Amino acid sequence: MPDDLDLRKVRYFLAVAEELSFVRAAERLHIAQPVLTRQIKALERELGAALFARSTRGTALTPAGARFVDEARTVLRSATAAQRRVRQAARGDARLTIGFMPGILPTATVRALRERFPQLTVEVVRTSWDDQVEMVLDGRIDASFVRFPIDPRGLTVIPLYTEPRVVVLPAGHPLAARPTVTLAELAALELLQDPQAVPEWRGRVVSGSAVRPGAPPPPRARTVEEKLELVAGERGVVVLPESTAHFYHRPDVVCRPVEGLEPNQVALVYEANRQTVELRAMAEIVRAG
Amino acid sequence: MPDDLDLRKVRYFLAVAEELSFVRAAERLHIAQPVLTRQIKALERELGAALFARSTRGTALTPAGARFVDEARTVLRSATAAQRRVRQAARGDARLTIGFMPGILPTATVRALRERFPQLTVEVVRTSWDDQVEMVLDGRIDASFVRFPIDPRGLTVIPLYTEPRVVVLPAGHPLAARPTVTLAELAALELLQDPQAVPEWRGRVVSGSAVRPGAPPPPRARTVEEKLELVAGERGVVVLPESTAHFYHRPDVVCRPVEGLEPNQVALVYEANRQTVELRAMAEIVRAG
DNA sequence: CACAGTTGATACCCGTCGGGTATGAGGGAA
DNA sequence: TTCCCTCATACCCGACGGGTATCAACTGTG
Repeated sequence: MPDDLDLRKVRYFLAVAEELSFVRAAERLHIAQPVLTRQIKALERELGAALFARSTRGTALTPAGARFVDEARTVLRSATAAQRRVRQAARGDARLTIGFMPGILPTATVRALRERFPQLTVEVVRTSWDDQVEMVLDGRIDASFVRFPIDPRGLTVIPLYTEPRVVVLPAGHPLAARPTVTLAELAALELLQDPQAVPEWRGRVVSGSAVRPGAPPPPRARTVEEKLELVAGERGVVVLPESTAHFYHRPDVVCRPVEGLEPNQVALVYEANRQTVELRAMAEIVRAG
Repeated sequence: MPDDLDLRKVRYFLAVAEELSFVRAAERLHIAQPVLTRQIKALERELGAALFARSTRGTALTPAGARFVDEARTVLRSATAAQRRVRQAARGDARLTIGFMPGILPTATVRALRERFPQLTVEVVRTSWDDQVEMVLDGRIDASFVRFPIDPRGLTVIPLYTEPRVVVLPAGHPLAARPTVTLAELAALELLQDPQAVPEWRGRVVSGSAVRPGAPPPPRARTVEEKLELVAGERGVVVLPESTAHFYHRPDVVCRPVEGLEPNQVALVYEANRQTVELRAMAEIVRAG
């Protein structure tokens, strides 16, 4: 049964699904638009399903196409992870790459692993909230110390500990004079990070932005350094776990505890499918320690 | 970066890895052997890794190749699951297929699902111990009521309940006269099923078969009907969960409780990645019910 | 209302590559 | 040695992914 899915076509499909335009998707893929049209038609024929509803004014996903988006992402991730891992295995060196979010210190775990497997090369990679899970899924890292909330798709999650979160304010801000602040007092301020990372904020943000309908969206910062820079520039505030906020210190911002903010959960995640001795040992070490 | 993994080559790789022979793999794939040689070489070049150690007397896996076997299986499963699901979604009918092992009655769950989603087509598929997890992984079924022990690779597992297990004996067997038996008393009998399904047996079986080194391996039965047929033919015994054993009744076999046998765990598993409303609702129903 | 500028679809050409057959090189077993 | 069995190489052909040129249809605007 030679009905293997063609990953090239799947990748093309995802580009069209994301751009909702054959023309834009084609230039993003650096191929000509007619090629893309033909490849997508072939994919639809192979799958026996219409994926896009075309019109002369643009393209939309069919229900089947919408369904295929998630599947396609999963398949491509799985494939790239397989490539990465076998390349790594081929280099012959036993290697374990561990991701960690700022403020989390995997030092003890790394040391224990190196003692137990002297020939194992242990690497550490700093992640960000956006990619802390993604990097495990596509094989760039083997395990990751993450901060909630996460989407644990297909991953094993070992909760470790929680820690309080604080708000980072510009040093000159009126609230900075207070020893502690409440969520309500922060309602009028811009949140300079993904709202999903601070679910408690969400209600505030929506009602707050309704006050100023024409206001431009607040800038988004990916790394902690960027967030602090924006805060120092008085563009708004961010919420960070205590250890993260205290790890970086600059004189023009201050941290204050916030009443009513849930503590942040730290966990170890790794792919449930994978069962190397090193990974199992690491789970053991972390669970015990 | 046009370095998409070619699933055809991956499938070829798996065939060679399983046959450990280019010639046999080629005929299993219904292609000529030189084609296979070329495709595998291409795959190795793309991955930058030698997967096989060839000799004029056969083929062996390199360490990298051995590593790639698992990855390859995962990728192919992911791909076929994606195809199956999008085809199903394209048929337009909302459909949920539920697997169940013999003796487990998903009736209540199915009824609750049908009430909550009147337009949803709920199908049920009887599984066997070999494929109860595999069928979820490759998308043939959406969720499965399984019996432990299982290998929960990447799946969400919701434990439901446990039930005692019994031994099934030929009606004429001396032990059949006893109201209950012990594991030690069964040691001399052949176990007509996968030993992994009865871990407590394992030590017994090894020492037992050491007594008769030249004996042919016992036959393996896949379905309960086959198992009972073999027991009735006095080929050996099987261990079954109580509800399974009582579901089928034939006069020439009897069930007896066994001391020292762990009860069997029943659970619901489904793919952690998938998040359709129907699947979420089902997990909800099962957890509550 | 007509014309410009989108959109995706079609037609055709070319080079790569997956399929085949024929054959070769190496090494174990009789 | 001779035979046979392994995998590798050489060559051919049709399918297919890439390209360009062009078209048909619809939007929006002067």
